Amino acid sequence: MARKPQQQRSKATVDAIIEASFICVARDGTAATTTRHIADVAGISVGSLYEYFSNKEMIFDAMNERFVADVVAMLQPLVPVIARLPIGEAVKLILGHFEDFLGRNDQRYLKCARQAMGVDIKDHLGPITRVLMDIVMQHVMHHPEHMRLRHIPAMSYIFINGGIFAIVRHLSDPSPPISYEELAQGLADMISHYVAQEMLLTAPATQD
Amino acid sequence: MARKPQQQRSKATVDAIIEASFICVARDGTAATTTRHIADVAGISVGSLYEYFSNKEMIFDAMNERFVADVVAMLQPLVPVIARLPIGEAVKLILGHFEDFLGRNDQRYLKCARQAMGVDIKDHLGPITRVLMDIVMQHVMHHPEHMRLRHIPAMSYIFINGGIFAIVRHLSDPSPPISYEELAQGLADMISHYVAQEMLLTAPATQD
Amino acid sequence: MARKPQQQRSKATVDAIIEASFICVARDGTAATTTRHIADVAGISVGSLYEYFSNKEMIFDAMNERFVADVVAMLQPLVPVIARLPIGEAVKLILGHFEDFLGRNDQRYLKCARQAMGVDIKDHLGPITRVLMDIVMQHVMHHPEHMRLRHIPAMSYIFINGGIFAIVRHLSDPSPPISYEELAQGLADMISHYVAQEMLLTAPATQD
Amino acid sequence: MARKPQQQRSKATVDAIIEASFICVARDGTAATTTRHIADVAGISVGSLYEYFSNKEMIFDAMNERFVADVVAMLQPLVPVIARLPIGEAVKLILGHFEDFLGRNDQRYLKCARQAMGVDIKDHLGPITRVLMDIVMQHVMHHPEHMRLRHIPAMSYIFINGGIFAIVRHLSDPSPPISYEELAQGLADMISHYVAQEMLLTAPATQD
DNA sequence: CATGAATGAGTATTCATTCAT
DNA sequence: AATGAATGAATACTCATTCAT
Repeated sequence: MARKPQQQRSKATVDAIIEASFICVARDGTAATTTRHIADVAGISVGSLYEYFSNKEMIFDAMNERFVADVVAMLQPLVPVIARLPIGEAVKLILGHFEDFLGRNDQRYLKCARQAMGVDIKDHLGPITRVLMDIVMQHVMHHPEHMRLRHIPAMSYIFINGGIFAIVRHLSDPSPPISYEELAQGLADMISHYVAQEMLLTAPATQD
Repeated sequence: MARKPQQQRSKATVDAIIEASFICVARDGTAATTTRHIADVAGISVGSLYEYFSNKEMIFDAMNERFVADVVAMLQPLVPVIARLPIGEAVKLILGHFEDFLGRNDQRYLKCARQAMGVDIKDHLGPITRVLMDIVMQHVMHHPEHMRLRHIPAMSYIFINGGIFAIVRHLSDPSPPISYEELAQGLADMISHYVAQEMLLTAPATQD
Repeated sequence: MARKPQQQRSKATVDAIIEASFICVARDGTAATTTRHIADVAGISVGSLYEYFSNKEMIFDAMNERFVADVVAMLQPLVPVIARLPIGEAVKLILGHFEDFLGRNDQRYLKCARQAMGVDIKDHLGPITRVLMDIVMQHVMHHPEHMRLRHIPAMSYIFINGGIFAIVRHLSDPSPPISYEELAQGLADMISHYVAQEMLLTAPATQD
Repeated sequence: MARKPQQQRSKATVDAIIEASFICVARDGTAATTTRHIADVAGISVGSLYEYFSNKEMIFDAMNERFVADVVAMLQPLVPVIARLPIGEAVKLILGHFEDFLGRNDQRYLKCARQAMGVDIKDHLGPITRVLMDIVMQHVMHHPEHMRLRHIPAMSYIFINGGIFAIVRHLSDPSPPISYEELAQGLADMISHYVAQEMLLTAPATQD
């Protein structure tokens, strides 16, 4: 079963299946997405589905892999830029890119992210979390004074997870109580105020 | 068909069904929970299930309602206490209660919360968000100097949503990168540093 | 799944399913018999099938059990009679009953026996073999002079297995080269000649 | 579509397919053997399979044909030898060769024989039965005194069919109640005793 | 009110067969 | 001739829902 594609045509079919999977999951959710739906949307037969994926689970896995890869591909090139920005600006830049990214293709990624959130909280978001952690590290390295900050791992954990969820929830909300702009500014303020305060508290007593 | 329970026995049966629903969802997840499972665990027949709930969806709705009511019932009595605490203490107090609450009955609430997260991000968490907003308001009212804080709605939104998700994710993670204690302290620091910094920035120019 | 019938109606349904299974297997063979066929013939829905049998295999098992029980029920009452007959007569009596039995219900049992033969040669025929072995033993006990016979286990094995197959093959053959009467007489002769010869060879040397 | 092989390469491919068919059927049984399996084992593509055989059934038919031909090829050269042996020796010689033959290639032939037994009792075993009948005839011709035997067709039918099945069942049984040696000796005794007794009963009254 | 037997549309998956390359 | 991708009907099995008792 599920053999590796050996021809160009095969590769295209695999892509069509993953694409269809995105569309179906975005439209109906994971639970209501059937192999027949995917096959129909992909414009192929059910049988062909199983030429390339040994079962439905594998299709979703491939989709999640693609999702994660796309997020990473979006973030990766930003790393050097972000690392050099003031922290508030860095946050807003990332958030701007996220808004754009999650809105693509009729919010396909946003809807899939929501599906992934409830189930395998860790597994699928893992690589993304790693890139974000990397961004944090790079940023600290470009701002040596921040090395003084305490609890960087905990604060990163909170900020990354909390931030992602706040964004996803906000973008999913048809009538959010605040604007995305306010959300972005709020997150930027939250982190930059925190840093500022930490710097203050941990400042060497050279004042007197 | 589904009628409102009007007798004691009915009420007890409805409770048994909701209880069974909690148990099944915590054990197998929403997708794998069948009406038969619920009926078996509740100790009644499938037929009786439909005497009280017109369909499966309604059972889950009732369960979520109960979940939300329980969270609110847990938080409500804390409001006056929290309102009077310094903000960092307030956060840690709430987090302590959440940890206990989500761990009850073999993490029943935690597991259900995860199920609810991906699907109906808004609908079910709504009332909880409202109580938390209320806590924020009460706190501000007991700390009038905080009225000076800008963007309270945005910051509350971020903190409440981000905080809830960070907690749920952390408690669901079998090997979290930080301890719950660190998470709680981090969230407390995050908010209190933010407030401190805001107070600083918005301080009236009494310096000269 | 597959719960035990608790009402009269249930018992009747279980019987209908086994009956339908016999009909389908006799008509199409095991491999071509589908759960839908069985359900249709039984006059019930597929769903009901699985109320009583956890899977297709279980239906076939029940059918085989019934088959074996029916053969045993046919043979059992004959045991005391057979045990007292001369061996040739005993064989012919059994063969007569087998012919009748296998021909019942449009050769239902014959066709099922053929299916069982290729697959689980041992498992399903086991109990039948045991009854036949018992008949042999009873016969010997009523004919003490036969205790002198050597190799009774081997000869029983050969005769029982060979005999059953010869019968099944013959009855399944639309144009057999010999008549059933000849087959029966042949088997009777085969065994009685063997016994006679053995008695001769093992006779105490009273000749001189 | 299916054409007769007309070239060497074709012949080799056909052989490879039949060989693969044997391997698959012996390993998984007829029901679980798929065209893909056969093609894989044969080292060709499914498409090529249909170049040589119009459908799966034809492959199995060819396999059975080959099986029968192999049995016949095994028996044929023995005929002149067997015809000259005393009947008991003849039987044991044949049984010895059968044991060896059915055990070849990890019991390939034995397993296929079992598959064939339940389904097409007549069709495939026919030619084999004919050779065995021929052996009987040749034997009688070399032992003219046996012409006196009555019911030769019936007895041959019984002995051949019963014997084959007894052998197949015995060799398929992981823990048979008697040894193959005992089985062979038993069959030899059965027939030679029968013959001896018949000779006795039909002896011309030369006593006086 | 309670029961649990019955339903049947729906689901994932398989596999013999075809056909464009 | 050979390939292997594509097909889609068919299969075993599930489960929310109904209804006769």
